[in-house]
Amino acid sequence: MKSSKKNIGAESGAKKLTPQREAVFKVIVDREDHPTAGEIFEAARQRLPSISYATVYNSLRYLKEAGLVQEIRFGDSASRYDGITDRHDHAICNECGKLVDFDLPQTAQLMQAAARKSQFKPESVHLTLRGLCADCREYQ
Amino acid sequence: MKSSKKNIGAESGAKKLTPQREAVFKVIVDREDHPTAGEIFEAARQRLPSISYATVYNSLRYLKEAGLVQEIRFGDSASRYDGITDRHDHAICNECGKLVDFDLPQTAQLMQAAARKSQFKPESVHLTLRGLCADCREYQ
DNA sequence: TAGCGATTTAGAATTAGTCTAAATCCAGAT
DNA sequence: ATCTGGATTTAGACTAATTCTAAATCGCTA
Repeated sequence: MKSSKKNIGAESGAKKLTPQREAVFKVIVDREDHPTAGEIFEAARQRLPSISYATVYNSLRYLKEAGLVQEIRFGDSASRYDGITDRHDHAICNECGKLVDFDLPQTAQLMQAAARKSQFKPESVHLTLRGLCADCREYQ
Repeated sequence: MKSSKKNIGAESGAKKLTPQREAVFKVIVDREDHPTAGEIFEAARQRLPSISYATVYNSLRYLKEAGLVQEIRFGDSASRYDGITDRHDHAICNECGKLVDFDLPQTAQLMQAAARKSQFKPESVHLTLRGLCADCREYQ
């Protein structure tokens, strides 16, 4: 149950994914929006009609643990998944909920300071900007 | 539905809350942890035995919109509520899930830069640190 | 005090996600 | 080629969180 497969995202076995995990992964990477598990299920079904919901969740857990995707969760109901695994930040539109990636390198530099303030041993930092996306600000 | 009550957290009508909303608000403010809706329901019930779950959720929505509390949502299942309404940041323990408040003023200064990168009209920024809390790092 | 909008209530409904147990798959041993 | 055990997949039941609904109640203001 603890598993010993650490060689997933590494140089060697990048092709060891099962067809289901592969399909789930492809769905996430192929779209620049950040699909929910439900959306991933629908899309994966296109390629692999027999795939089940449970398998999507199993695959997502697996891919997350393998560091191939990232789970993002904000005020809305469902988690979203992001295929960009480099450190980056997110902007969420308060009007339409759109989620946009961006990278503000300064964020990473705040990690030590944040660790000091919080007394945590730091592992990652993430900045969230809330506001109005380009589309929504037009109509304000 | 859009409502025009902007005078809630302001100087004037800080006492306009209904008993239920008051109770929910007090629960959140009186504890320094970040209770879930379920925990708030249990605690509010102590003061107001007839309060219902739906009212807790209604009150939470109301208080959020009034700017009196903040909803926080991370990888776990349930949303948590925070009575500190000044801008601040959060650290979450990857081991035990503990949630700690801190303020890194530099974060606020990144808002314009983040807005530029994301093309958003900015409204708020928030930094999330993940790592190990003081308790958990002892056992690593 | 009658009427009206806002609020509260209980419980049903919905949604996201997890669990379970049986079926299937696959790699290595025979 | 066949057997076997572990990992994976599947359908569907289950759980937990949250929202919805419709009736009851509250608190004004006319």
